[in-house]
Amino acid sequence: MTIGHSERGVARTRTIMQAALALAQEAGYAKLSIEAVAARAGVGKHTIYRRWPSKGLLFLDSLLSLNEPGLDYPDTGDVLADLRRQIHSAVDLLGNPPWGPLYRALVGEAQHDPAVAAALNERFIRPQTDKTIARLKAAQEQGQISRGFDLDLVMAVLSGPMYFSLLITQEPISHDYVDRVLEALFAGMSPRH
Amino acid sequence: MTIGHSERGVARTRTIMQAALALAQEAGYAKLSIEAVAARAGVGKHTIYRRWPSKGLLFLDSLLSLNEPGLDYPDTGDVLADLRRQIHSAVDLLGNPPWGPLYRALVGEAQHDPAVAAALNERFIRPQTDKTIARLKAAQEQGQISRGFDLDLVMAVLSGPMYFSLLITQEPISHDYVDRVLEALFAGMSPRH
DNA sequence: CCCTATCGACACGGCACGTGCCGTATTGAC
DNA sequence: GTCAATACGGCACGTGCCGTGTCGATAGGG
Repeated sequence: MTIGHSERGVARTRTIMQAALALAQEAGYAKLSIEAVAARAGVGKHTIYRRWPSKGLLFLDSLLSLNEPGLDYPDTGDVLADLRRQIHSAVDLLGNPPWGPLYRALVGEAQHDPAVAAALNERFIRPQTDKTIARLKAAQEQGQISRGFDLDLVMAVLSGPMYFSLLITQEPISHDYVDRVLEALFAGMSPRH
Repeated sequence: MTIGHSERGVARTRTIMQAALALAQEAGYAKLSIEAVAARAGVGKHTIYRRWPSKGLLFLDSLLSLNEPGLDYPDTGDVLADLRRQIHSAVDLLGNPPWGPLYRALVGEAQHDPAVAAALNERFIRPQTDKTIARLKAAQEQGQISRGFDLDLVMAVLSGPMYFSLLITQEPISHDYVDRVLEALFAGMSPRH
C-alpha cells in the first residue's frame, strides 16, 4: 500500500497514518473522513488517495502500524502456560484502548468492504494463525496435546469465544474470563473423563 | 421501534422493511441509503425517520422480520444431537443467503453504532443464549453434560468459532466443519481421556 | 542545476444526509 | 357524519463528504 520511496514520502505516509489514528480515537471511526485526515495531517487529499484506495485500507495500515512486531508466542516448553500467556496478551491488546475500539471498527469495516476483509486476514489473522499452529504442532509432537486434535480449527476454537465477546456481546474480557474459557475447552463438556 | 397503530401504518412499516431488504440484497448494505429505500417503497423520507432513528436500526428490524419465529431448540432427550441440529440450523441460516451477507453487514454496523449493538444483543443474541442455556441446564441435570461446565460461557464457546469463521476468515461453514468443531470441543484438547 | 514527480491548496459536480414546508389523505373522537 | 388531529408523499433546502481536476510551488535525483 505504501508508495513513498523518498524520505519525504515515507514521512508523509507516517504523518497521514498518525493523523488517521488520532482522529479515529477522538471521534470514532464512524466519523472519520478523508478530508479530516488530510486537514489534520496538513496534506492534500491527493496525497492520501495516491497511497490508499479507500478509507478502510488506510485505517488498516494505520492500525497495524501501531503494533508492528505483532503478537509473538512464548515457548517455555509448557504449551498450556504459553497458550494462556499468549491469549492474555491478545485480549489485552485487542480488548482495550487504544487498539480495542479501533480494532472493532476495523472488523466492522471488513464486513462492508471485501478488500479490507482480505487484507485483515492476510496481514493480521493469517500470520497469527500460523504462529499458533506452529506452536501447537510442536506441543502435539511432545504429547502435550491430543494427537487427534484438528489444528486447522485451532484459531476458530481458541479465538472464536473471545471474538464473540468482543464483537457480539461486547462484554469486557478479563484474564479470569479467558481462563474459564480455556478451562472449559480443555476439560471438554462431556461428563466423566 | 414500530409506531404505526392503524392498519395503514403497519402496512407502510412492512413495505419499508421489505424495500430495505430488497435493496440490501441487490446492492449490498454498504450502498443502502434512506433515500433509496424511500423511493423504492414509494414513501416520503419522513415516514421512515418517524419510525426508525437510524439506518442501522431500520435494517435490524427488517432483517429480524425475516425470521420472526427465531431459531428454536429441539429436545429429543439427546442433548448432543439436539445441539448439533440447532447449530446446523443456525449455520444454515446465518451463513447462507439471504440472511448470511445481511447478517454480516448487521454485525458490522453494530461495531460502528452502539444502538445497533445493543438492539442486536437484546433482540437476537440474548434470546438465543437463554434458549441454549435452558436446554443445556436440563441436560446437565440429567448428567449428559459435566456438572462443572460453566453454562454462562456456553454461547461464546459454542458460537464463537462459527462467528470467527463467518466474520473474520469468512470461509463457508459446512455441516462437516461444525461437526469437527463440536468434536474438538467435546473431546477437549488435552491428551489421554 | 535543471527536470520531473510530488506536493498543498482550491474548486468542482454529485450524492445522501436530516429537516423544513405544503397540500392531501386517513384516522379516531364525538 | 362531521371535524380536528395526525400521518402522509412530494419537494426543496443547507450541509458534509466524496473522488477528481487543475493550478503553481517545491524539492530531490540525475
